[in-house]
Amino acid sequence: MQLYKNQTLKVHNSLSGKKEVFQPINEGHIGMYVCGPTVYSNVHLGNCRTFMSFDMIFRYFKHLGFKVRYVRNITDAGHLENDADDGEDKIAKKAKLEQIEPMEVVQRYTVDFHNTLQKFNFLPPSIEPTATGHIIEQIEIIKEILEKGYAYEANGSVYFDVLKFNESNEYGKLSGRKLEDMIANTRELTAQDEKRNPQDFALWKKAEPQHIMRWPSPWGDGFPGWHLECTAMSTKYLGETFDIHGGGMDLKFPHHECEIAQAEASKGKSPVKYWLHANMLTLNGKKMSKSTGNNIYPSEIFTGENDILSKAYAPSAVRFFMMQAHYTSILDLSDDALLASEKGYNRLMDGMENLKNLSTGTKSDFDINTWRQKCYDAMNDDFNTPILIAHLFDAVKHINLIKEGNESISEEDKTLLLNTLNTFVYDVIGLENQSTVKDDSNALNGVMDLLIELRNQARANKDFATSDQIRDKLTALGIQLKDGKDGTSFSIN
RNA sequence: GGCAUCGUGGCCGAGUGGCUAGGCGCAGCUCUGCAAAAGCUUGUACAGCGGUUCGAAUCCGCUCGAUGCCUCCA
Repeated sequence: MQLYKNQTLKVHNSLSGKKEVFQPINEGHIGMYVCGPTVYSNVHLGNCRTFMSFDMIFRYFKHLGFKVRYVRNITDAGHLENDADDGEDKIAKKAKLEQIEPMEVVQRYTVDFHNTLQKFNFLPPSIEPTATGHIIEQIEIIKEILEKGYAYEANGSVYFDVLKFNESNEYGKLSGRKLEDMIANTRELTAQDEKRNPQDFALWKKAEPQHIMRWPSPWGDGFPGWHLECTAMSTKYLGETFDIHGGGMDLKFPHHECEIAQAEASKGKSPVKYWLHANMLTLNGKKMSKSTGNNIYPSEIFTGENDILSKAYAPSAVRFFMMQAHYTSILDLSDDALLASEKGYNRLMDGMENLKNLSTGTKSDFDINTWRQKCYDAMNDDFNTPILIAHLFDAVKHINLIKEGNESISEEDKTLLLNTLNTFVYDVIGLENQSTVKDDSNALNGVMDLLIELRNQARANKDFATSDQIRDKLTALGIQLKDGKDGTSFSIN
């Protein structure tokens, strides 16, 4: 189903700073590249938010019927601690610290990354390439840039010549910076610095003898610069110009700026049609960060073992929390906000359950087709999931009204409503129904049925002392009884 | 200091020239033996000061405040 033919999608392009009508380079096909994690530590929730935003975007594209090639890399080499000459590779540093092989570090945290994303119900990308798997491609690009005269070699390292590049191109166009301003605001080079200018960045770094991660190159043993891997891998799998490049807002400068420079210098054309940037998740009003320790790990949220939150939250509740904010807005994590989202999430899930059991009538008081298009309109407007969710709640409200007998719905509309909700809630937003704790233990269910039966017998006999005793003791155990019209059910907290 | 983004009702969070976003909480009601749960109903807020306009939270200017980037981070 090529739904995209009937929908006009707009995306916020960071390059122009405007919302633009999205038109893929090749009709019906989308190439999307997203900067993945540097696997030198566990992913924290802030990292997850960015990837989740693009997971949602990937999901929506697929739903619209586009053939999407989604490339998300793993940075397993080349990401330096800082830009100084003594800058150390993050992976290598961690390996030294833990006294293990660099590739053990990479393996450990790649596995953690995948496990975490799986809990959040991510779809796997089409290709997940690694930097170390593309050293040859990176070297080839360096050669091209050298040939074009936009880079220079110094003592076994190769640097990108930003000043030279800026003579014919515009360095800083993505982040809204002017090279002159940057020059005026940067520190002076030290005498031993190999770079010609402070703005220059490394394409290839010479490996000192003690350096473990090293590859041979025309300039001697060394390792690639961080910005280069994304250029190499995106070009290889998506071509010299592709549709969408995504990543966290914090990568806009210098990382993405450098990617543009590398691609323009080597291929002579701008690599990306639409730049999409996901905004930061903050904690206590500050950006989550690995280096400052202001962060929380997903596992700490799922187990409740942390100092910030009052309870544990299910992955889907957290996902719902994030989807209630627009991906380009800063979102602050707090217990109050998460608590509110969890309740909203449960309300949505209950609505979905109620819909299944709804009895149908001859007419509908709820215009499903109009409502359905509103859902698409929300997503078509730069993936506005908060608006979409508002519409989903509108549907829940009608479902409840129908359930209470105050409105009716036709069989045909019920099916359409169910399909649409399933599409947006499960396929696009990527939620899972985790609100009802499905305990497979038949023994527990049997015991609970027995207790509920005994309590209801006591209630029928007006023996409220006994019935309340059962209820209160179960509450103390964290089991809540819910008396409804159709009998009593229970949930475990 | 430079560049950028943003300041919305008790909280979270959309919107962006005139029309109730939504969720949570609070309150009222329904249901209930009572409660919980569930459902329904209810909120005219947009940092401050000026300006443009018939009309601005939405555009412009200034002030104040917050955050991000400028050295690693999604």
